[in-house]
Amino acid sequence: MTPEIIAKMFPNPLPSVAEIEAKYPPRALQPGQKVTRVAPSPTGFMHIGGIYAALVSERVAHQSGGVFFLRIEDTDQKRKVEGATEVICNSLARYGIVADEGVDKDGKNYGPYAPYIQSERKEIYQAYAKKLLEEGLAYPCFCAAEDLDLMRKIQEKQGQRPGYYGKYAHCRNLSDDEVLDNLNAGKPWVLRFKSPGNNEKRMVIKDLLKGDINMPENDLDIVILKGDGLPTYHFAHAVDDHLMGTTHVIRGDEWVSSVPLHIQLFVALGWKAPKYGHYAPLQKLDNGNKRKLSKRHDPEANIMYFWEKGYPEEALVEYIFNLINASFEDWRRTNPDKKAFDFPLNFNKISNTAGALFDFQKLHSISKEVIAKMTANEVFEAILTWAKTYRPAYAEKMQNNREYITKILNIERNIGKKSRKDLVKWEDLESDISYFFDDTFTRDIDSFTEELHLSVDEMTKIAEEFKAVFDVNDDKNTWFEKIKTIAGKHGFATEMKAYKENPSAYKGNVSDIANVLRVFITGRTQSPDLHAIMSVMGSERVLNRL
RNA sequence: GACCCCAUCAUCUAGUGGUUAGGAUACAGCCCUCUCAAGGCUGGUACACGAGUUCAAAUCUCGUUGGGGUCGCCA
Repeated sequence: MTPEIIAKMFPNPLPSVAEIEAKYPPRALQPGQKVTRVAPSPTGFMHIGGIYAALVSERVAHQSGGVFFLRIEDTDQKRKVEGATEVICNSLARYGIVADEGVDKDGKNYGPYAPYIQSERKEIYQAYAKKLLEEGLAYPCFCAAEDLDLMRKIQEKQGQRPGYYGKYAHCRNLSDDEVLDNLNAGKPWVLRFKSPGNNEKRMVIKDLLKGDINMPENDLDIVILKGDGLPTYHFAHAVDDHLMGTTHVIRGDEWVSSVPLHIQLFVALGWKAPKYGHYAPLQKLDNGNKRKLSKRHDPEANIMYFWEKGYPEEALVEYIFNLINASFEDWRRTNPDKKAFDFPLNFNKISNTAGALFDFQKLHSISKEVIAKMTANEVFEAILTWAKTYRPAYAEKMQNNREYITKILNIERNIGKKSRKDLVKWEDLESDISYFFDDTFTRDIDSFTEELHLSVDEMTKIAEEFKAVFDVNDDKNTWFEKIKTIAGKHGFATEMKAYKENPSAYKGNVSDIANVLRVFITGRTQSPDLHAIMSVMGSERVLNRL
């Protein structure tokens, strides 16, 4: 390209490559220290895979004493959404992922390699694009989108590999005069990379997670600068990860096929490529087939789903660690009191299968364990924080009944390994404990006659008898003796053993009597420890219900 | 269609030439028990298929089948 053409393409002054390199010198790293990043697009949507990637990258960097940073990849202006950076920052913060450098939720850059927002780095990309152009490693392309569509259709029809390469790379062979004419005519252009690759030749790429992969070289002249002057992902990746000193790029599987291109780009720019590790995306079972968790079809692909439902952050982190390294479970068992982030994540042991199915049952199991380990106060605070955002009315109710709800949460809690584990996520609490409140307590004694094999009259009688002897201060034994007495009086076995030995001798057993009381008190046949419930409810409420 | 990746219980997986193929979740049964949870114990036709290499294959090779991913001025 002649200087005239280059000046026409880049009329505005740009920093020189030397200036840029001086401004962003290589990092001073100790041997073994790794630099990683998480680089989401601000689409307003945080994919759970993004959290997965961030967690792996963060651990890899920080466990090595290195640097982990956040970069906002907003080169697609069409997809950009207002407030999306805040969503990203909040998501990371929520799961305890701390970026040493990057962008805060107000969009402010921090760190020596700023800016970390790609749209603010336009001049940097252009400077390097211009350099490639000068060196004959890139060229302007004037093909319209329709031309490209048509070309792809023809290629497909002829059974050719689709893409802009070889004889299909029309603008690669434009003469300087033709380029100048197009430019003078005001034709829009993009900048394409002049690929030195040969599709017939093969190369081996070393993937940290997948091992050696044998692939054909890239021969596609991909776009590096779009019509709006912003770079494509590929070009921005090379420029940014070079300048920002990234040593390890950990990203989703979908990028594997681009690695030959990315390496070409690094070579063309005279840089050393980072090490790559590609992990398989989270899958979902759909009609018997696995498929990638999809933003469009699967609400749980959005990390916000887990906030709305009120999954403890710790639970999700532990679940993801468990997916990254199955040995997490063993580690957790031997280190029950450590923080999940203390887990020595083994980068080399990330399973390299086709992608794990997201398993809610497993998440739930982990979540129960996490919640069971918390104190009633901690649970209360966590749910209150959640409710303030997602159930404001309930948050108010919680605040008005702080002591009462804390007592409820304490039922069968903190008895070591046998702690009650039925709360899975914050949203479950409201319905779980609704019967503790008179305004949400519902009961239909009639509906239990069949299940309990007793008439309403009989049940009422039992309730009244218990009411007559109930004392909220009774300890558990005294309390239960009273129930046994009533059981005996009505021809029910007072001891389970006796009943089991000769069931036909009794109308039922003491558990039936307890169940009658349970129904009167809670409106349900299933509940936590009845004695504890009565103690927490208090004398007045219990007597009322009886 | 081309290219790449993957293949162990229902699910996540351990396993790198010799294991009664291990763990977790889920499921089922028993125990405990005032119900439910929790806890304890027990259980189940898991190495996709077919060849080959080897004294020996889940493990190595080839093929088949199945699944996933990529082929954009999206990332």
